[in-house]
Amino acid sequence: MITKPKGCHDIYGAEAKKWQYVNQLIDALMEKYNYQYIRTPIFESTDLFHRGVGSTSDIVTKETYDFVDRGDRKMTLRPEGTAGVVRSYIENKMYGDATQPVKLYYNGTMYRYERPQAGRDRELTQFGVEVLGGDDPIIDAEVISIPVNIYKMLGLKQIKVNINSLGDMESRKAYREALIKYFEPHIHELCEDCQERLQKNPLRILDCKVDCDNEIIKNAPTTLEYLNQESKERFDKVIEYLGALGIEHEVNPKIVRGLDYYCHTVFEIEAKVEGFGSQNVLGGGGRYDGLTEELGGPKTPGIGFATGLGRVILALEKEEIKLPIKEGIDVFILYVNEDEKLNAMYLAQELRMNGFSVETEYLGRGLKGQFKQADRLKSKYLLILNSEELKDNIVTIKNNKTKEEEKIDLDYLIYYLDEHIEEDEPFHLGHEGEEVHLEEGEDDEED
RNA sequence: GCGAAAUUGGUGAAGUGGUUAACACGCCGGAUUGUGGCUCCGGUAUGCAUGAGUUCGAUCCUCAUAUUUCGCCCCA
Repeated sequence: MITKPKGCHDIYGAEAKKWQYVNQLIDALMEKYNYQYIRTPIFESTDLFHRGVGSTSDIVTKETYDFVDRGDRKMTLRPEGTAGVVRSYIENKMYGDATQPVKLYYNGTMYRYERPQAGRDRELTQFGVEVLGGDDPIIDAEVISIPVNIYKMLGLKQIKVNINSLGDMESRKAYREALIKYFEPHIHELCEDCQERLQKNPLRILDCKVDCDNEIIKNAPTTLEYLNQESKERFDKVIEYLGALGIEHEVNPKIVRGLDYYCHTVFEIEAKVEGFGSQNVLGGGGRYDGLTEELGGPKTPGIGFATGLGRVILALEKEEIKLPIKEGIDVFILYVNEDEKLNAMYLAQELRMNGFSVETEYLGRGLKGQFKQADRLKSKYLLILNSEELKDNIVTIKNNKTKEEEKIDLDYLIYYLDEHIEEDEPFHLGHEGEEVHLEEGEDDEED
C-alpha cells in the first residue's frame, strides 16, 4: 500500500467540516477588517527564503523542501508565508497602490522538513496577514488583535498573548552583544544546547527548556533594558493601544522569535490548555521593517503574523469546543423500481437547482435500507416515490422529525419545501447574529 | 539530525510458536411480498504495517524499513 508522506494528513469527513468552518470565519472576518486575499506560489526560488530569513538558525539549510526543476532552477516549497507575500508586493509594485498601507492576508499550506510531533507536521496550513507601508503602532495593535479575535470567535478561552519589543536594529544589535557578554562567564553552568546557542543565537537561550529555572537566565538582561528612547516610546504606544482594544496580554521579554528580520514588536499567542504538548504556540508574528529592502524593494515598514490552523483545530479539540457546523440534508428521495428511479433522478436535480440539498439512493438498497440511509444523512424530509401515485403527479413527502406524511402534487413540491425548510443561515460573525462583545467577562460564559 | 514507545478487519479491540484469530460496533440481507429506527436470524471472501531471517511451522521470536505517537534540536 502506498501511504501518505510523513508528517502529512488527509483531511476529510468531520474534520474537513471544521477546516471549512474556520476558513469561512477567516474570510468573513478579513472582509470586515478589509484585508485583501492574496495567493502566491507554493514554491519560490530558493534564494527568496535564504535572503529573508538570515543566517542565525539552521532553518534554511536543514528544514526546507528544496528541489531543482527541469530547467535547473533551485526551488523551495515555501516554509512560511511572509517571504512570498513581500516578494509579490515588490514585484507587483504595490507600494504604488492608491490605498496605503497595503493590507493582505493569505491562507495556505507551508512545508517544513521536520520531525513530526504533536502540533508539528511537514505540511501545515497557515493563515496570516501582512501590512506593508505603515509603521504606526495602531497597525501593530490591529495585527495582534486579528488572531486574538479569531480565537475568541472560535470559542477558545485558554490562550495567552505574549508581547515584547526587540527595538530597532540598533537596539537589537546592542542587546545581542550584551547578552553574549552576560552569559559568557557563566556558560559552563548552562546546558549543552545553550552553550552552542551562545554565539549562534543567544536570544534563544532565554527560552531554553532545560535551563529555564536557572537563576542566570532569570537575571539576564532583557530586551526592554536595551531599547533606545524612540523604541521604548513606540512600544509603550503599542501596549496602550492593545489596552484600548481590550486585549489582555503580558509583556514577556523572553519572546524573541527566531529570525533576523524581526524588529520592534514581536508577539506569540500560546494555548494554555492542559495536554496540548510542547508545541503550544498557536501563532505569532512581528514587525519586519527591513525585510522589503532586503528583498530588493523600497524601504518599507511591515508587520505580520501567522497562525497554524492545525494547531488551532487541535486547541479546539483540547478545549472540547463544538463548532456550530450545519449538518444533514434537506431531502432524501426514496424509490424502488426503474420508473421511480428516473423520476428520483430528475427530481433530485430539480430540487438541487432550486437550492435544496438532496440525496437519493445509489446502491439499489431496499426501502428499509433507504430509510436507514436517510437517517444517517440526517435528512429533514423524505420524498417517497410510488409509480401509481406518479401517474397522477402525486408524491408522498414525510417530515422525518415529526413522521407526519402528506401526499402532494408534484407541481407544488418546491413551494411546499420553501414553506417548510428554512433558508440556510449565512455565516454569522458571532452567534445567532447577536451583537458580539469581545471584552473580558462579557462573553457567553453563562449561556 | 538524536532518543523512546506503538502498529491486529470498515471501527473499537482480545489473543496464541501449531487445523476455521475471540467479542463488540458498523454495514448488507431476511423475518416484515413498498414506510425504517426495537427484536431475532444470516452474511460481511482474500485481514495480524512492509520486507527479510530463525524455525518442521511465525500474527507471535530477531533484524531492517515505513508510518504514528511522545520528547530533544529547531521553530519561519
